[in-house]
Amino acid sequence: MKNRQVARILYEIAELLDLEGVQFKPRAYRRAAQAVESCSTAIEELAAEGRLSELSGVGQAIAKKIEEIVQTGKLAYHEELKEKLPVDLFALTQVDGMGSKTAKLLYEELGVRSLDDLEAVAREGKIRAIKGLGEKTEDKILRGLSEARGVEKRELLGYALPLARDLCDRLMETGLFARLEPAGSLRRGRETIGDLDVLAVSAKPQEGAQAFSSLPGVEEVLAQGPKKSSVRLSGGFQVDLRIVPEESFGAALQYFTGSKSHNIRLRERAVARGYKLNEYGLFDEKNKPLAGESEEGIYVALELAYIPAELREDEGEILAAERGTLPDLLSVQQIRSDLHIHTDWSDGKASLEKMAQAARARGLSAIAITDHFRFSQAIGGLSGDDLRRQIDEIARINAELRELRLLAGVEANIARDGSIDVPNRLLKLLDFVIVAVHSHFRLSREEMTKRLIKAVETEGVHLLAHPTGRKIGERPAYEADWQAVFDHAAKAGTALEINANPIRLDLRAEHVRQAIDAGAKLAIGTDAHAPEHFDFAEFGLLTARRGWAQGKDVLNILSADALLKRLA
DNA sequence: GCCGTTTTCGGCCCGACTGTTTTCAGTCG
Repeated sequence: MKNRQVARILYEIAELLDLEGVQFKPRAYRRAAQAVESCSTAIEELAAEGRLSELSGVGQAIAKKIEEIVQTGKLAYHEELKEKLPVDLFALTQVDGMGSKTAKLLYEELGVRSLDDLEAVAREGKIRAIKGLGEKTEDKILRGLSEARGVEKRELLGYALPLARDLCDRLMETGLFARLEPAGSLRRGRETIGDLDVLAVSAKPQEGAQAFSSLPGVEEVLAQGPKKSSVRLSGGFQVDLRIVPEESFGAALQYFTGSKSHNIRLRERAVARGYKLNEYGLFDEKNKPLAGESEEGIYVALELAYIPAELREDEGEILAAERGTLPDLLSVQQIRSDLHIHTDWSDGKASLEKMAQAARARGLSAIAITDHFRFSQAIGGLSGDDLRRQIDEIARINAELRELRLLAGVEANIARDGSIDVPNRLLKLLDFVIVAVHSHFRLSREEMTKRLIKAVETEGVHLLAHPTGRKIGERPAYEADWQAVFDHAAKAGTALEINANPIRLDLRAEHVRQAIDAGAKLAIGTDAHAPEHFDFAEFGLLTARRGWAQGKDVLNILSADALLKRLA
């Protein structure tokens, strides 16, 4: 039973209760569903350990229901509710424009129970005949069907961020906008983005909206108004443009950056003070504006320290802001090194010199050259002799360079038993030793935990790269007791990587926070295989920040000299 | 049904756009 399946049942209960006109419970079930869905631990594990109510939004009653789902695969309460409306409500409400009310109406009038039923009645033109619905609704449903059938529609941060910047550049060139800023989950640095929210100030909102709808790549205009427009790009990615008054920009940026649960907390806080908070500002009882031009002003007026966007997930940041205990997050200016680089000595695309040039152009003061060792001979892993020659070559280049220092390193393979494939006498010659898992991904939890602990405790090892092995949308993290791995890494002084490749982002934010709490150090590495991959560093930084990382937690803030001293 | 340095009881976020209507319900974020 996967987290998403459990969440699905909880979401459906929320919809069913909504239909019955039940107050407040739907919100409780939705919150619980979100918590289950976004929890990085397997729900069965939490259930087995009796830790379900640790999830915010899950109390006694829902915890019990989740246990029932995990144990029996279903939930009596859910089945009971469904008797009155025996339809696949979750799937039906995935169709754009279809909510639970429409689903109920279509079931009662036409007996629609599934997406297939829905498609059939829409094609036969039966929907437009129902009172309250019409031709446009029918068309919209037909268009929304294929999208709803598609699985996850989220895009990688590494795709969405450049796209957002390009889009804003194009809009700026029209001269119709005074300000443009991406908000939403993109601004919070989430690893995947559902849709893109762009915030704008424009003296000519109508024309601005028109320009937005006419951007190249726009396939369908979903809505177009002076305040809100919505388009779908070819490829299915949805972009929303919100045009707001200048004096409300801060409030709007706050509002549309989210997250939803962070905003709900904030608005509750406003209400508790007799205020009202919306995307136009913070207002008192008499509707007098208290803040709105800047985000900072809103937080200050609510007696909170400013909360950086990456922390706005309702994971304790509001309490920390109230107490003045927010972390001093790692900043881009603090990053001085990239600690995971490949060259054409193994499977990289560029030479040592090319990679060094690219690093220098980005202002880095140190990079670790970490080509694969011989385990990966299929992809050009180095032999012992290769590695010795590369060490000499690096020394030669270092002698010529001034601003940049190359660390001689390697990416060793962790065998099934936790041993590594680089002999000890070679390790001693190196500045920086990375170890990583490249095979045998599916060991038992116990075996994998033992394997990783043995690797991080190996003498001469500095970093465990892409520790959990997950690839977004491709494969989940290995089964392992991460707390134990992080604890042992901390004790052994072996750092844990935040691999910045957008498909990895491994450690992920939740694990970053857990690793820091365990006392482990972190290192951001782009795993660059070509010069342009140095740009991935931004995604690693965002992930570190989402994991509440401060400068002191990461090796990358050290100068080359300080880093070498520390590693030795 | 959840939650708490206002509360273990009594609260629980807010506005824009669309479509089908003649003033608003449904949906979305």
